[in-house]
Amino acid sequence: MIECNEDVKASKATISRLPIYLRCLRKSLEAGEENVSSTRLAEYLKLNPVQVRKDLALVSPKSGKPKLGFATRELIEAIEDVLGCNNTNDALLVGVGGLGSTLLAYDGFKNYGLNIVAAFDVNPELAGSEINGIKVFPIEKLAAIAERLNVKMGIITVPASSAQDIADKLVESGILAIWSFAPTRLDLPENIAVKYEDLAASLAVLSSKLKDAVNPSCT
Amino acid sequence: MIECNEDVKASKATISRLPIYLRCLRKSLEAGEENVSSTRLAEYLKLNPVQVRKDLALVSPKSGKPKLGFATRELIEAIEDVLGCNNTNDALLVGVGGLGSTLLAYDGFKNYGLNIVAAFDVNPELAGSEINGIKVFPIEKLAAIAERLNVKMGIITVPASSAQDIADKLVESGILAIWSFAPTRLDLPENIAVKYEDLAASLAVLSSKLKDAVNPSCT
DNA sequence: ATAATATCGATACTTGTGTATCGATTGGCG
DNA sequence: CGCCAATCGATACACAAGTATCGATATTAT
Repeated sequence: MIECNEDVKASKATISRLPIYLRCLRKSLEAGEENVSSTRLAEYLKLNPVQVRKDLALVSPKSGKPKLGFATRELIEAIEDVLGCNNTNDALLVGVGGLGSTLLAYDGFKNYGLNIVAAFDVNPELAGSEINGIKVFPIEKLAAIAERLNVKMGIITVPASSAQDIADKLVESGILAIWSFAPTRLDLPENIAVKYEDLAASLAVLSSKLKDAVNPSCT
Repeated sequence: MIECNEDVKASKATISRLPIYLRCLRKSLEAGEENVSSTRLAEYLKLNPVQVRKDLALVSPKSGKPKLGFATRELIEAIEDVLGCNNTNDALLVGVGGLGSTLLAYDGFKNYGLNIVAAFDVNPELAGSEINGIKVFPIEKLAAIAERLNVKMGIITVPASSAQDIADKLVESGILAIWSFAPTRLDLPENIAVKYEDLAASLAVLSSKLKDAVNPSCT
């Protein structure tokens, strides 16, 4: 029987803050804080305390105690549970270029329940190599391996020009969620979950903030 | 006199879509489409046509023509103008590790008005090297170079443990906007613009979408 | 014991963002 | 020349997200 947390119905905005709370809570616990209040958490993270309280209320099975706050340990487990239960966890990565290699080498994803189990590239020279313990296979083996390992998530780190092609291959191989770092929109079936990592978009937002700061009315 | 587009007051959500439009428009223009309608753009990008129209209305000086849409070329320029005017454009990068190197090597930022002019690292062995034409300096030179080149944006690609330290140094050096890839929140003066690139947050969102797809009620 | 206080959760409100609908305009086509 | 179709912009509506306020409660200190 799969132990699954009761269906938590948190908004996208809330979910995207959970990893932030998680990081902060882990630090707090290390620092010996057995309890932590939403007020304190908000202070650390420069967020609105009410927002934090609402977020936590959605994921925490137990309610916080007045005057004390939440038990740090339990709260960490609760968040891990939400993030962890979500994740089927295993993922494939396609495109072992600069960015792909960097992601493969990054160990931090473990902390959030992601486990990259295999990598692929069109360049046959890369096949057989290994990065951070993750083997690189020729792209032709994608379908076979995806199906054998029953992986549901794919990470795309190929150039924009081949992203659609790779996405199609992933979908054919039974992948249900795609995390794309290619600067292009993908054409995918309805039932496939996608998240675009669009650095240009982030940059645009930052630039506009900078502009407002430097040049409030742009006149 | 600085030619500056009349203060466009677009929402954060709109601004983050501008680069997406820009990419699509450039492609359309290459394909020879001299005009493009919001309807068509929306189709390409799988967005709501009304949303696209509203976004474009905010950035386009001229209004679109019924039956034709917008002049592709003019629209591109208008968006570039909004994104470009924002950008003081030049940036420094601190932390020439895996991710830092990848960003330095990536040429795509030019398309959105970002120009990384120098890189820094604590590792003295890296000093003097060059990636994609960008020189790497020892961290001690940060303040001097930032001030000399009058750079206003800094990119942080160091580990979380040293991110705050680097951020402080950037602020001291006159940096006004920070784009941080370190998984940690920074403690900064009010007037500094920050954008966190939080892969864990993106991952969490994707995971939860996947969960909904696989296991609608999680029971 | 009792009062003070930090914290919680619930409710209500505000703001931001996305969507639907409508009449007006203009180019293409019969 | 006049109709049709596509598109626009404006207005109004709907939903999501963030914020403010308030009474209730448990711990702490007197």
